[in-house]
This record gives sequence, structure tokens and C-alpha cells, in this order.
Amino acid sequence: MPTQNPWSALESKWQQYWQDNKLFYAANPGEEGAEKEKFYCLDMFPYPSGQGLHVGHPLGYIATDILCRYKRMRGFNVLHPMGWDAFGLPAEQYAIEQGIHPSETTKKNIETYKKQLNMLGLSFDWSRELNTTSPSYYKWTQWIFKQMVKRGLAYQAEVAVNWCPALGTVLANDEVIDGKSERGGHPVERRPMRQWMMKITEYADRLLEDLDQLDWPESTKELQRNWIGKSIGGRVTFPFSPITKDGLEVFTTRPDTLMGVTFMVIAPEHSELEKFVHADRKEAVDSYVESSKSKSDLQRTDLNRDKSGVFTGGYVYHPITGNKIPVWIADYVLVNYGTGAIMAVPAHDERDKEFAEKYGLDIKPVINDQGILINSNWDDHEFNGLTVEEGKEKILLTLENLVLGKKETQYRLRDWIFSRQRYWGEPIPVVHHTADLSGKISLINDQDLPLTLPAVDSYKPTGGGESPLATVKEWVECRDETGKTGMRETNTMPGSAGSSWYFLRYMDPSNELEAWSNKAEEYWGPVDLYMGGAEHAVGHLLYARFWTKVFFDMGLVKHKEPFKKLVHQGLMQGEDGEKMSKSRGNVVNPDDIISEYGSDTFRLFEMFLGPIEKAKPWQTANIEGVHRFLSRYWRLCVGDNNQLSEKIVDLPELSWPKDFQILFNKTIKQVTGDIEGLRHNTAISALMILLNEVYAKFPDRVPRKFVEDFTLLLSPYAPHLTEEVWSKLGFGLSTQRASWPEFDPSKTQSDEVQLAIQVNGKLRDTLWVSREIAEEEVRALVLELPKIQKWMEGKAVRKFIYVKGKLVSLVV
RNA sequence: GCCCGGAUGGUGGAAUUGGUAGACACGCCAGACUUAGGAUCUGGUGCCGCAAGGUGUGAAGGUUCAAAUCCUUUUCCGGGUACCA
Repeated sequence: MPTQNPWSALESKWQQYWQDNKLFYAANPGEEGAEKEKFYCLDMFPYPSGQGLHVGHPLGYIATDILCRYKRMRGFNVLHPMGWDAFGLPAEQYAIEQGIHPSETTKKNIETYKKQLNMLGLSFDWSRELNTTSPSYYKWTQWIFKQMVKRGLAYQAEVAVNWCPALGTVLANDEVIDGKSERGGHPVERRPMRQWMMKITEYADRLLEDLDQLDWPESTKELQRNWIGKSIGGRVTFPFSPITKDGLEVFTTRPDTLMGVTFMVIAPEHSELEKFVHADRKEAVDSYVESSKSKSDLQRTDLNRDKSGVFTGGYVYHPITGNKIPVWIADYVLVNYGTGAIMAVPAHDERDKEFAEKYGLDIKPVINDQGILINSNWDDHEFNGLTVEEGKEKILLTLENLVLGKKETQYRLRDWIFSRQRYWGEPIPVVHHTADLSGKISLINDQDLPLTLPAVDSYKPTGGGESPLATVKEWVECRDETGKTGMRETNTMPGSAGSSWYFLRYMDPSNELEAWSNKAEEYWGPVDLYMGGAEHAVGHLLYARFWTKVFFDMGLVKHKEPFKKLVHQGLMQGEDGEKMSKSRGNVVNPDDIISEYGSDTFRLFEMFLGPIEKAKPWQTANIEGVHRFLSRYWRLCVGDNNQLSEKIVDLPELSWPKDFQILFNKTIKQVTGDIEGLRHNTAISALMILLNEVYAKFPDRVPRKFVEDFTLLLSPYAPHLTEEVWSKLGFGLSTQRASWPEFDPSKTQSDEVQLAIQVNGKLRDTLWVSREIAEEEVRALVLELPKIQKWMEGKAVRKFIYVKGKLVSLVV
């Protein structure tokens, strides 16, 4: 039989007390408390799924909660809110599986989540709770969409999209993994469709540049840099005839290799393909185009290294030499990057080389091993002897003078596909005035927002690429303000719409738009610490940065970046070291752990497992350690009669043993630094050492001052037990209203230190000395040590190294 | 393939950023108190060795008086990305 949580009654008591007394309320500008320095600490809000929380979810919440509780004690005005990201595919699929309307399942799931979070004693300001699916919230998501349209940043386009037949919707690039849907792992194909798009590419440069000023994990910044994928190079025209200036345009990052071009390759989908195809090659080209069309993206990548292509029969002319260059088509060239065509330099590009070798095309080296241009002179154009960098510069300049080239920058980043053919999302506030949806549109008036999602029975995808909303006739057909009839847009917004601005919404929980441009954002922004999973490194985190920059340009916010510091909590694996999942059967439910050990033990244990950002396996067996520690603390403070222990007496700090005074001050220093750096595992270990030492040094009488300070140090970690002890100590207010303990810097290290004595790099002895001892004195003492003399036997000291307070190293 | 990150006892992890490797815990061993203990307390615990001592941070080299930490090569694991010209 598992033991029952011995502290369950006091846990609920204090959780209630905190809520009743608004202990975690964040003061807005103008309110009492707002004159304090602000600290905005945000956890990525959860997706309330049907499964509830597993022990991995709270990891980040607990870590930030500890920091927030500490910051309040340090006198900060702390904003620590929580909300629900509930629109989108997962919620809808869950609803379809269960046969219940998504609004109902969402409501139920949120209740479960909230109950579970509250059980953990997390200090959220629930007065600011938000929900992306509530009309009062998505009213503003729709309003933002309108601003995007007005600024030309949201537009419609017929684009090749990631269409997932099984899900019946398009997916954003970051929702597609290995050619399969992130949700469910269904196959995804490319298909042209009318979509709403967000012009994130217009902000590519700023999104890239501003990364430098962010206190984010370097790996995440690098991921975003790669995703944006900026390439600097040039656009070069290979003319159709030796005398014309129009021709096949290519993008290259290596203009220095221009003289090594031996053939051209265009993508099978290239729009100017017909211009190159020679009559006797038509059949071969057509069949190649056809075969690559039938290949899905997945097949194309599966085929991987094996390149294929055919000669078109057509030629273009080299912009400098005027030589004829054959034009091929091959599907290793992508139609949606650059110009969809490349100049092939098989001598200096692996892919071109592979292709040239397969089809017997010329290979002409133009750069030697030292990175110097060779074979690159033609007439009065002399490029030989230049370095690669000089070559890029000079060749591009030459092309510019010939009107056959110019500098150009390309990005890998694509515009954000902003529509989904789904029911469970924010309706797009647009009315179409033409039947084919490709003509005039109007935006729905601000006073008519929110445009609410109709309550319908059939929210399942239609399968034909249309949103289920299209079947709701009475909703689709509408009139605009002039009385003209129109048809509402039936696509909805993607799941990442609501999460791209929610951090701003918490700053002012009122429903007024003015809330934004006012002091609230100026005061609270940006988020000081953002905690969440690394899986959002390029999706959510990039979209949120993009919108923030747009808001900045609109004058709605004063900060260009939403999240100053970012930390990813590591993955909590199952006991088997595998990812926790229902199918593996290795999911641990926090409710079970809490009912057995209590939430303080649970909090402490999750933090004690290791560094917050590291992936680590859950180990229920190890929980005993922190539970014992808390029990020892409890027994020290509270007697069997449930009153404050009689052992606790007034004993001035100066009467404590000297080494304990040192340890006491040292521990305050370390715990303080560790909390600020989110090194909760080592902070807990320091607290354990201190408590062990109290048991050793004060078996009969425990100094009251120690109990008070220790209780405060422990309070961010174990808030329930410490509140109880704090009140038993006679304090009327919560530990959250007390000041964080100070340490005496002069007492954080002892005067006596143990030196390590090494002979020829090996540890041979140790020696206790005063910290400030002179080197000469150390030398004399060391040379007299019997063990050291034994190791020196007759040898002379060649070198004597003394590192103050640390060690002595002798070379003999 | 490319780009990041990691590898320390039986286990989770420490290590003042080049200075006594293994803190703190779990587990294990021994003991104390107990009718009893899966409660509590005390001691021990990297490996080899009775000991002196040797050896040891994925592997192999190197720099240094001194390397888990810096450099080179390499293996394995995790994450990202994939023909981006």
C-alpha cells in the first residue's frame, strides 16, 4: 500500500489562502504595487488535450514558479499568467474521435488542466486567464488579421501547398515532418490551392538581425537562422542569343565560378520550359515532366542521391564567353527557390558533378586548391589569380556592366500559409463579392467583430478541400454595410494565430483595443523569461516575433522583440528512457505522485532530477530522497503535537559554531544565485547540506533565526510546508510577503583552507593552512611533510607552484 | 550529407570555468534502536588491490607543473534540416 500524502490538508488550505488573498496578483501601471520593478515571466500556454497532464508538462511551470516566488520576495511586481491555446487540429481531432463538439471537449479539458495545475501550488495570476477560442479573445485575433490585410501583409494566392488528404487541410511547413503531418503522421502532398498568406518574408532580414540581441539558447537562434536561410549572391542572365539581353535567369551564391559553367538545369515545373524544348526532344522531356509530377515530395526525397534529368535540346549563351550552353531539366532543381533554374558548375558543386558524371557532361575547374581563380580569362576579361571573394565581386561587376547580372539576396523562408480548411479555428473576417472568390473582397467592420464561429453539427472536414463552414449556407451568405450580398470566407486561421500575440494580451486583461497602445505594454514588455519546449523553435517563436515587429511598426507596442530571454525545458522521458507516450505505456500521472507524496515533494523532485534544459528520465524510486529531506525539515520545525517544535529557541548567530555560520551564509549566497540562473538542482542540494549540518550541529536546540531563514529559502520550492511553518513561527503574512534572506559576504568563505599538495602532477598529501598565508611559509611547511619528503627522496625541487587557497604543485 | 547539442560510478547528477573528479541524492553493504519495519539514526560505498599503491570522466593523440574542462582526430547517442544553387 502506498503511503498517503501526510500534508494533503495543509496543501489545500494554503492553495485556498493564496487565491482568497490574491497573493499572486500582478499590478498594472497606475495600480498599487506597480511602482516596483516589473518581472514578466511566461510559460508557453498549454494545449488542453484529453489526456490531461503527465509529469513532463509541469517541469517548466515549476521552474518558473520558483523564480517568480523568489522575485516577489525580492520586491518585484511579478506577472506570471496562464491561459489556453485551444483552437486547431489536435482539439478538433480529439472532438471528432469522441463525437463531442470541440467547444465542449475544450471546456472540459481546460477544467482538468486547471485543477491539475492548481494542485501543484503554481503561483499564477488567474485573474488574467485567457482562452484563444473565446470570442472576446479572437475578436482581436481577427482585428489583427484586418490590420495585416490593410498593410498588405496578408494576401490571397494560388500556391502549391502541403495538402494532407487524411486531415482534409493544408499544413504549414513547420507542421510537416519528413513529408508527413506532424499530427497523426499522415502523408502530405503538394497541391495548388487558393490560400491566405502572411508576408513574413518581408521581415526576413529583421527577424535575422535582431536574433543577435536576444538572450536565447544559441542552438535555437541558429535554427531560426537556418530556417530563414539568407543567401547573398547574384542574379545572372544567360541570353537566348549572343546579342540579346533577355535570357534564362538564375540565382547563384558563387558568381566566382561563372567561367566554370558547362550546362544549365531547370526545374521540370519551370514556366519557361517550352522555350528550350527542341522538337526531337519533346517526347523525352514530356515524359520526364510527367513522371516527376506523379512523384510525391516524399518519393523525391526517398530517391535521394540518385539524380535524373533529360536534355531539352535547347541552348543559351554564356554571358561573358558567348559560348553555347546546353539546357537540361532535372528534379534536383527546385522550382520554388531562386529562379527555378541553375547554372551548373560540376567542378565545384557536388550535385552538379554527380549529374555531369552520370550524363557525360563537361567538367571545367576554375578554382585551384588555394582558392585562387584559374582558367577564368576571356578576351580582355581577366579573372585569373583572384581570390574567391575578389572573384565574386569582380565577375558580378562585369555582368552588371553588360546588363546581364546584379546582386541579389535569397531566403529559404517562405510566406506563412494562414488558412486552414477546418472548422475549429478563428473565422477569417473577410467577405467575398465574386462567386469564384478571386475578386473583390471587403473586411468586416470593427464594430461587427468578433465574427463568431457558428455552432454547427458537422464540423468534420469535407474532404474536398473546402472548409466545413462552406456547408453552413445561412452563415456564408451575407450582406456588407452597403447592403450588397457577399459570401463569407470559409477558411479559418491556423492554430498558431492565437498564440502569436497572447503574451501581449496578458499585459492588460481588459477587452479594449486601447489596452495595447497604452502604458501596459511599455511597462510589461518584453517578456523577461519565456519558458517552453524546443519544438517551437521555428514555428510559434518565429511567428510571434514577426507579429511583434508588425505591431511595432504600427506603433502598437514599444518593443521590437517579444521574448528577451528564452529557456527550453528538457524532455521528461519515461522510466525506460523513451519519450513518454500513451502508446508506450510509460506515462506517469502527476496526480498519483501527489496523492502519495504531496505537491511539495513533487515540485522538489522534478527540480532535483537535473538541469532544467536537459532531457532526463523520470525515476519514481528516486523521489524518496527529496521526500526524506522535506520530512526532516518538517520534523525539525513541528513537534508531534502539530505545534512549533519546542527545540526552536533564540540563539544569536554569533554564538553558532564558526564553520556553521560560514555554511549558512554560503548557502544563502548559492541558493540565491542558483535560483536566478534556474539551477534548481544544485540549490536543493545546497539546502540539503545545510539541513544535514543543522541536525549534526544542533541536536537539542535549534536557532530560531536559522529556522526562519531556511523556511524562506525553501519557500519557493516547497511553498505549502513553508507557509505552514511560517505561520507557526508567528508571522501573520505569507512567505510571499516576506523579504528574501540576506547573507553576510564576509562570512561566505572560511579562513582555513585545505591545500592539495601535488608532486609531479599527482596528489600526494593535503595541508590545512590559513587562507592568507604567505607563499614562503607554505613552501617551508610543504617541504617538511613526511609524505612529501618520501616522494622527493633526494630529488631537487625544479619548480614550485602555489595557487592561493587551492593547491601546491611541485615538480622534482 | 549538413548544422547544433551531448557522453562522468550500479542510477539521476556535482565540479568555484584549467587546480583535490564523483558534491547532493537513489540504490547497495554493515551497524544502532525496535516485537517488527518498506520508520528513524550512524558508518561505508568509482574500479583493481589485504595493504602500500595503481587506475579512472566514450576512444586515440596533443598542449600544460596541472585537462571532465583547451586543441586535433574518431565512435556512439539526441535534436534540427534536407538536392536552397
